[in-house]
Amino acid sequence: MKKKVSIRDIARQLDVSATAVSFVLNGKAEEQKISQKLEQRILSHVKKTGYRPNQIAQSLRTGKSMIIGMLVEDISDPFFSSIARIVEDNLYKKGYKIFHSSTDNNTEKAKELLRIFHERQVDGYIIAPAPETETEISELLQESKPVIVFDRFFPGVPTTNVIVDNKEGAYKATRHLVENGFASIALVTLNSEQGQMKDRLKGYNKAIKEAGFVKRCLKIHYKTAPEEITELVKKFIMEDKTDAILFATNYLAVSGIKAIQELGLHIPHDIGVVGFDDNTNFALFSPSITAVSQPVKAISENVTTLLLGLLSGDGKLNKPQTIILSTDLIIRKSSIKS
Amino acid sequence: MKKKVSIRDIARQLDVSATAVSFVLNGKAEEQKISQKLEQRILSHVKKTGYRPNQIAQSLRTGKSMIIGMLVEDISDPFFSSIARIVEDNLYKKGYKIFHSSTDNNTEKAKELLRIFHERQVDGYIIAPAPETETEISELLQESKPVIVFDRFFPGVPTTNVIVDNKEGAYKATRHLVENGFASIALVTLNSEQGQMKDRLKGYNKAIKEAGFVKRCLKIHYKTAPEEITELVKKFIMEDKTDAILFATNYLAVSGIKAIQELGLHIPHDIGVVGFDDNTNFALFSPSITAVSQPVKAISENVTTLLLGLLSGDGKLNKPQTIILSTDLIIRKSSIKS
DNA sequence: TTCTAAAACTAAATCGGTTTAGTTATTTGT
DNA sequence: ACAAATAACTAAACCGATTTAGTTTTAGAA
Repeated sequence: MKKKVSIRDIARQLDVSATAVSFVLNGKAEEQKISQKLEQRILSHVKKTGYRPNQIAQSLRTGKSMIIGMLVEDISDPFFSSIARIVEDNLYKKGYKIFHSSTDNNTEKAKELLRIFHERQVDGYIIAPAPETETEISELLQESKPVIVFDRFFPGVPTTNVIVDNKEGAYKATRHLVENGFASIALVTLNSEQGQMKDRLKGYNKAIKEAGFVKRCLKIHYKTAPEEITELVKKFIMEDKTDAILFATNYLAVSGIKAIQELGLHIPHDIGVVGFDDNTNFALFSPSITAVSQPVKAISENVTTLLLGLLSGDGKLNKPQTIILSTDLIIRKSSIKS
Repeated sequence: MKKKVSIRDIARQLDVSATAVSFVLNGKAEEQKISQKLEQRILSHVKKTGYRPNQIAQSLRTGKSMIIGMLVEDISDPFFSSIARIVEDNLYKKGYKIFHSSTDNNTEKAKELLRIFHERQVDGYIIAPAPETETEISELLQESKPVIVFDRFFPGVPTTNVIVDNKEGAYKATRHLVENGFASIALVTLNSEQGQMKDRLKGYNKAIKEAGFVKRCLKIHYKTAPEEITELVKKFIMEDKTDAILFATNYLAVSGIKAIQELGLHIPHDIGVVGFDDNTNFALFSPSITAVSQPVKAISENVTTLLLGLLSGDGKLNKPQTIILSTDLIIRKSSIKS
């Protein structure tokens, strides 16, 4: 069992007040007229003993926790985990720690997690919001908590947002399929009211309309299991003629490609494929998969910078803004008819 | 700006003591002889106002934080993120929250993170240890903190461990290649002293020796960037004849397969491939990739159960143990000469 | 020499809970 | 009827920091 040493223990050992120790450790020695002699004495003793203040007590007193709460849909999704990773590294350098949790896009779970974050007194929030959590997010704003929303956002809520141009991304992808000679181009997406999904649908619709083709969509419920998605896509492909598919998310693409393979169809000869949101492994697929790549790095950098801004500023000056980043269409073999 | 209500505010509103409110909220009403009448009065008022105790204050007083610190190598690696995900969900049900961070297998970073966890007074630890962190982990044990170590462990440190049978996994994989007619079978691994890597090497060596073949290893430094890994593997393949490769980790396999593709070699005709640690996408690669699959679910369940045991027990009764789970060889096309 | 201002340091309040050690009112036992 | 036991409740200490409001010492000015 180890004895925990408190600031008072340190003070006692040096025969000074805890106040002096606190001032010195918080860099307020000069400001508080602590003599250099004493400052050095305290500093060297603290270094020697390896004393570190109890952060819980610190948080209680100051109201700051130096913890940022991050809420994503699923931390095991590569898109979210890589953003989480970069943001974590960046904020870590500034002394912040990240607390992240997955919502599964479940409204109730998301609300619960936001409450927990609140109770833990996190200093700021990074949120990829679950559906119908406008109220909770608005409340955070009213308490003037630093909040950054990313990947998707609620147009009615004046948050600072970082998103990609989903409409343009889907448009570019669909146009690319059109230009490569595909004619019955379908979209496989989620039946979701979330902004990013609606925009991807819009981009697809726009390109299809311009080409004079017919829209064809499969909307899948977001709770559907991977194997079931594969079955649904199989059925969808066989139902009507389809010579190309744009998948609106990473995991839809993975399950969908499995469906295509199981049907014995050949990509891109029988059916062209483009995924939204690139996957490290798409380059290694059979054949390699064309994808709309989201600028993960840029998203992360923006999220970090904006959050740090809100954390340092007095919170009132920063007016809400929406950063829209462009996507890159990474053309690989799956969308090029040989 | 929102007023934060404290337990004393609640007490005042009801004209009772904070003590009574605290007892009731902590389910100690009966034990502390609080009348049912008062208990109900407090309960209903708390429900009405939505009061929730400040967890920071709670932690300070009780020394418990209800937070578990989880240290993995890289949260964006699918193996770790899926374990993190399952463990998170399980512990969440018991009221615990997980705090996870990536060490990058960097000794210094890992030490620093352990210190931060300590300062934050986490109640327990789940660790995939970085090299040379024995001392720090031993210290946790001395303070009788609940610690579960997984994926790899230090034989000299009496922790509770959950690992897979790496030697057997690598052995099975190598034998499988032998049985399928490959003769110059190489291992691409990390030049790491970590147990799990040494065991994979042992399993490979055993199978090669039994077959009477010659060992051939490429050991890559763990900090090497993906593109560089690809280059190293290319060079390695061209250097000497190689008709099959066992990759010792997921990401080595991904970079290595890219190398094979860039050399224009055909899997499995020119070169057979097996990966250690399956990847959701291996089934979709060109061709599908045979892999040693780690029982992610079982690992997670064991980690959770053991940790909860340590957390509830008095900590002294639970003697250290090592759970060894078997791997599954998932045979796909990359290792079968047509 | 005496008074004032600045320098150097500290006691005590505070954050918001939990817990110990009581206090007061009501029963119970004899 | 009176002491002892129990029920019902609470004041105050405590966790470990920060910060406010002082206090004491020293230096400089008049």
